[in-house]
Amino acid sequence: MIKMKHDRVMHIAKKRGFLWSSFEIYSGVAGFVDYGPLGALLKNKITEKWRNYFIIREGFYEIESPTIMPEEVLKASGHVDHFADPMTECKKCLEVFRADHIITDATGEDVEGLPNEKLTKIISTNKITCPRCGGRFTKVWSYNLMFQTVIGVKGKKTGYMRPETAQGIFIPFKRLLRFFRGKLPFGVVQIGKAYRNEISPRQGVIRLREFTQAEAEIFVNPKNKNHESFSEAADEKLILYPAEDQMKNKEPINITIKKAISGGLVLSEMLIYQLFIAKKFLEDVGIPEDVIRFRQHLPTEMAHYAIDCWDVEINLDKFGWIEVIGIADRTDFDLKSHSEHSKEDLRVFIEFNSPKKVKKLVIKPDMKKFGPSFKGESPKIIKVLEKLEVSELVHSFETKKQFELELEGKKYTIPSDHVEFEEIEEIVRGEKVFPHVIEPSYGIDRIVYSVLLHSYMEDEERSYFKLKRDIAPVEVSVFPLVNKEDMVKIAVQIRDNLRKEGFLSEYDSSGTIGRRYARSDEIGVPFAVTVDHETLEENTVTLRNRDDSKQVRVPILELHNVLGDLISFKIDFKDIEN
RNA sequence: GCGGCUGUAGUCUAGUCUGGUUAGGACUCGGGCCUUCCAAGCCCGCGACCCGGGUUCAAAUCCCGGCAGCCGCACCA
Repeated sequence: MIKMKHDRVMHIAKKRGFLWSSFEIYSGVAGFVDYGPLGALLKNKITEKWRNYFIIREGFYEIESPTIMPEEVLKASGHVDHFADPMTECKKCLEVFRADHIITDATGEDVEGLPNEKLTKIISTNKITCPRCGGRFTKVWSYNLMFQTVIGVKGKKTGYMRPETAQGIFIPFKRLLRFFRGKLPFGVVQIGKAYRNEISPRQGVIRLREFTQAEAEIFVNPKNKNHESFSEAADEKLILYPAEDQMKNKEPINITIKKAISGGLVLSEMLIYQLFIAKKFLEDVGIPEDVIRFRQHLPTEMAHYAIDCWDVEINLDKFGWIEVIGIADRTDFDLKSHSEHSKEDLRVFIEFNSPKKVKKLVIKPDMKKFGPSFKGESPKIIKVLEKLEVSELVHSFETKKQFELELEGKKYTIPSDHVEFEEIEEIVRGEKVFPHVIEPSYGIDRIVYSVLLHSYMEDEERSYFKLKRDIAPVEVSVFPLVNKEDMVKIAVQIRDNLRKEGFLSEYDSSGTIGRRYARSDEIGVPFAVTVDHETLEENTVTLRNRDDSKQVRVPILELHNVLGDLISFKIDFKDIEN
């Protein structure tokens, strides 16, 4: 029965142009979908709303970066080495297994992260055989989930289709930091395609090989993860499912954000604020509150870069609780790694609230002795000495009475009487640190599917998508009650006028009026205008509300104002019922 | 990636076992008639054997391979 809903929704989605499987005439390829005309409209309206949340309301800025990335980027991010699974195949029954799982199952040892050669060796020395048929295993190979390509005519440079949009934000970090004038926190978003060559994607739009992500990377001070608008979120209730409770097989808990933070369930205000935004957003696109929950990653499933991670899950009856948004504290993993690989300083200078006075030992060269001893090379040597660790110098001068220095291939020996040490007081105004990154990552395709599934309504008489009226693809249908020339003429004219006023409006005269309402409902058009006999007399039309089939009369001249107020939620339909 | 089952108009399906005229029906869709508000009725029309190879005088039908879907296993940083 539950499965029926999915099937009915997908049936209509296919029939009416929301979702199609791609490359159909060539029998299709698993893991790819086309958004049909209505699907594309719906998806755009949902991403537009997302932009409204993150760009307008949160004050983040959007960027757009390439979907193809050079190998270096993904080497630094860890994807080349870690976005892969070690696989092995049974030579006898040809079954394919995760090599590390096979070993863990057989020996109880945790071998995650070991190189393939090691794994191969462990399998052979432990004489591990296929748990299914007892056959022997092939050597271990990596299956990397990234699509590989080559860049340039000669194909010398390896490239990959990006597995997440996030990296495109980390790379220009220095430019972004300058754009935001050097101050934390700030947020940058990107909406775009990401690619993962899944082994066998089978759950339709739930697991795609090419999918749309909307991600925000919020760069925060690692020492201050409080959120300035926390009080706005504090009293909202969330259904949380902490890792500990999952392991103890307990039920999720319904708890206020304030209590979740004070109880230490969620790592920081910055992080939980994103859970709050996620909930608001999902409700705003029409997902009911009771099918949204927040599940913390178990320590074993947490990605290598994260210290706390929560999946926002929606109950999609056929598939169960499915992650549609992942919200992680990625710490400084990415920036640090890109900093090391690129040799660029990706740290931020954070000023202390008040300057600190720091007592510090410094080296004071005695120029009267340096000059005669080292002549013109003195400044160079002193510069190097000043950069070295003071304690190291002190140690050397105290024990050996001298310090040996190699500089540009030459050796210098500095006697201890050439230097003195002095304790000075220095004023330090701040420090350079790698920001931490709070990352909400939205799977737009899964959200579009969730919206369709959870807005689908069915009774004996009709089926319709109860889409929120500001995300419905078609906003208003216009019909003549019957196909009489005068009514048809007025109806077409009303449709055209509504289009000029900016409404996505469709005209339909085929079949009976009932059939046309049904067609319009089926794709979730929130309002229908009907030109009838009274229209000819008094220039009014009926305006029909999709959700309850109720109708009111509206003067043609006021139609666009009324529709505008309805669609922007300034008024509700019941406000204009008599 | 492995195994089982399956693949006929937009959708559901008959025909496949037992090869043989123009692949039949229903719904949908388009055009028309009718119609004073919720998938009515009547007429007309569009529209299909997943792809490739083989067997055969002849293949939707039998055989092989591929692709896709469903289920199970595996996988899902």
